[in-house]
Amino acid sequence: MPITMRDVSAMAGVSISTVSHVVNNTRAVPDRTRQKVMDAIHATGFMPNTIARSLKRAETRTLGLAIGDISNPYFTAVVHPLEAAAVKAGYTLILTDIGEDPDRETAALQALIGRRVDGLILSPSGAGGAQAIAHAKRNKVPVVQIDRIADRDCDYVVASNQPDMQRLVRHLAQRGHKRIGMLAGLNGLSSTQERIEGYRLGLKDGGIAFDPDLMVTADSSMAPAHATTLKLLALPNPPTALVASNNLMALGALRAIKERRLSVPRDIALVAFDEFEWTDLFQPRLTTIAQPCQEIGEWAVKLMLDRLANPDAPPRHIHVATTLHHRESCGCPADAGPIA
Amino acid sequence: MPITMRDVSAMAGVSISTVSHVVNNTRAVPDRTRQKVMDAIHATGFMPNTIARSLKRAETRTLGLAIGDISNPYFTAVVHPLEAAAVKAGYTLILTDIGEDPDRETAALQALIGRRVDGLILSPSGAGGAQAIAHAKRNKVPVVQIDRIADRDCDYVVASNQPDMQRLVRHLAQRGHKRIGMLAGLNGLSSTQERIEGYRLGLKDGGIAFDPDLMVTADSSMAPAHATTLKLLALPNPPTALVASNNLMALGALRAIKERRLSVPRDIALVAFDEFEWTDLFQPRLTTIAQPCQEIGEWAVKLMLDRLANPDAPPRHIHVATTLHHRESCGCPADAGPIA
DNA sequence: ACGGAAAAAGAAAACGTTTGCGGACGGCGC
DNA sequence: GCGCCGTCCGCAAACGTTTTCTTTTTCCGT
Repeated sequence: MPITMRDVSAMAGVSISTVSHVVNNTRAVPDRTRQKVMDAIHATGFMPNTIARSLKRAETRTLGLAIGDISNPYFTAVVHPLEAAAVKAGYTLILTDIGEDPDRETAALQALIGRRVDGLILSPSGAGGAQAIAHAKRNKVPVVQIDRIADRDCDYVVASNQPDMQRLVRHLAQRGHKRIGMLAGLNGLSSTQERIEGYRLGLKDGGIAFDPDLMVTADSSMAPAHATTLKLLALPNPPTALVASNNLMALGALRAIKERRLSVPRDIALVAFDEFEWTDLFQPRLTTIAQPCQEIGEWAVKLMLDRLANPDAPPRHIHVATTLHHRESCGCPADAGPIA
Repeated sequence: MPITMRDVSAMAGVSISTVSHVVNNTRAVPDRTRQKVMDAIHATGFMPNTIARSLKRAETRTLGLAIGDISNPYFTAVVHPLEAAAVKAGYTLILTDIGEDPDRETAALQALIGRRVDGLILSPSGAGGAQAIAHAKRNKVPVVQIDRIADRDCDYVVASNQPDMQRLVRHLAQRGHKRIGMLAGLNGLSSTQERIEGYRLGLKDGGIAFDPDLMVTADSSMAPAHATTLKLLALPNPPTALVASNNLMALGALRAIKERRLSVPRDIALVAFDEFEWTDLFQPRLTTIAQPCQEIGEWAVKLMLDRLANPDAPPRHIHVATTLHHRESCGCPADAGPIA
């Protein structure tokens, strides 16, 4: 039996409407009356029932956040500022982890839409992403995509994957590497595709022919990266440098390399897309491309707020710039300057 | 103008009640009628309005999750399985990050309670935790505490901090260390207190007197740990071993040690409470106490479900066992056996 | 063919707000 | 003293369900 406006109104000797108007500051109420209401509110410990309010107002001030994997530090680095921005704007987040699985993605989005979230921020899976977004659109729930794109006719904020990866690979080529391996991400993700494209362009810049044997998919995660790296290393003519298309795969690769008792960068160079906060504690320090996670999170809610304010505006596409951290795992000395 | 049961009932040529009963399987409906309703549901793309349902049923099937810091890998390791368990039980999670700040904690809990979550899973802050929990109790929202305890008359699941820390410190003592430094966590957290207690008992076991100069608080986070470690190292008679009371502080310490160009464990031993998934990639590999994060997450929702089913049962207290990972940062060889 | 039980399904009252509409009251100008 | 305007505030109808209670229909035994 929680306290309702009814109880407050009774205690204050006013009508329910007046209580509501005091609570929401939605029409002028003389100080004396307002004070009575306030007193009653404090005396009873009344808290407005957000559920009832949402029902009436047909909005929940709630955002659904569906991401690939909370235990991936990249995502948490995005979620953190994203949550802060959402709260600042008066929204709360409903979190779901779709585990990069199209079925769970569909189910999760259904649940979120059923809960009548005002908007959906989503890192769409490869397979079902477009369909899931279509579903949301059908229900008039605005969607902002992060990290990757499943529907180009929809807001998104992503990194400039292709040119950055290109730059990174070109750097390896410039250091003389001829056999550069690539651990590619989950199939079907736009980010995977773009980074592969960057890899190929980087090779081209370096005058290296693309060798399909050196590009293997490692599903964006650690264990497969570990396994495929072992395979690459066992090749008769193994790569002399390795590019991991995300953070987790870099770790898998590093683990495999250590197991083989090889040394980075002496025996093999290793660079990666995505940064770790504590990369400097790894041995060796990894040369990486860092995404501006805070910026991504903040853009995501900004796009969403704008969209909410203006549902029919044309879709907006944000490409955030990454920064290249030049460390030693590419074989350069610690104090080498920035990469061309 | 979303689709309501009204629309479905009109299309199916039945009453709203019948639609509701079909949707919820809440009374016998002959196959023919059921089919008509189902067809109408699919034709319209109807999705029940969870808000309205929640209002009527006075339950939201939603759990509030308020944790200290999403970007702390310990918390995400707990959140991940916790989310999975919640979803499996038909609940969704509302996530808030209270940033270890009592004010934000209060505000966040207010918001969650206002949203009428069915339960609250919380890692209470030191200062305001007890008060916040009292607030929730007043509103009859069940609370499960994780990681630390602010109200002992309330469910919780925590690690066996004190004996584990004691074991770890004793191990250092047994290896001959006489000056063992301690980076303590945020003031006021029960976990901080318990780990300090373990530290003192460990010293005692090793026949070492407690030296207040060697125990410094580092606020459970990286930057302060970095700073205080530098100070410890600058002592005229610096510690020969260091115990970090959580993961982030271990990283801060490691960074400081590297900056001073000291080597672990040759110049100073370093051990830590909390594990990293990729500890094996650090140099050196850290000897740590690993909390069973999955178990913690699962226990948290189990406690909550039980509590929901049985609000007046006596509070339950779960202490989960940690495992000690014996690696090289304590100065032992890689293949040393388990710690006594 | 009829009574009556069982089966099927509808009507309507909640749930706790928000909000449009309009009533009561007082003061002011004429 | 009358009409009018402004201020303050209450009434009641939504919002989309769930659920109790009731009504209608079906179907069976006799």
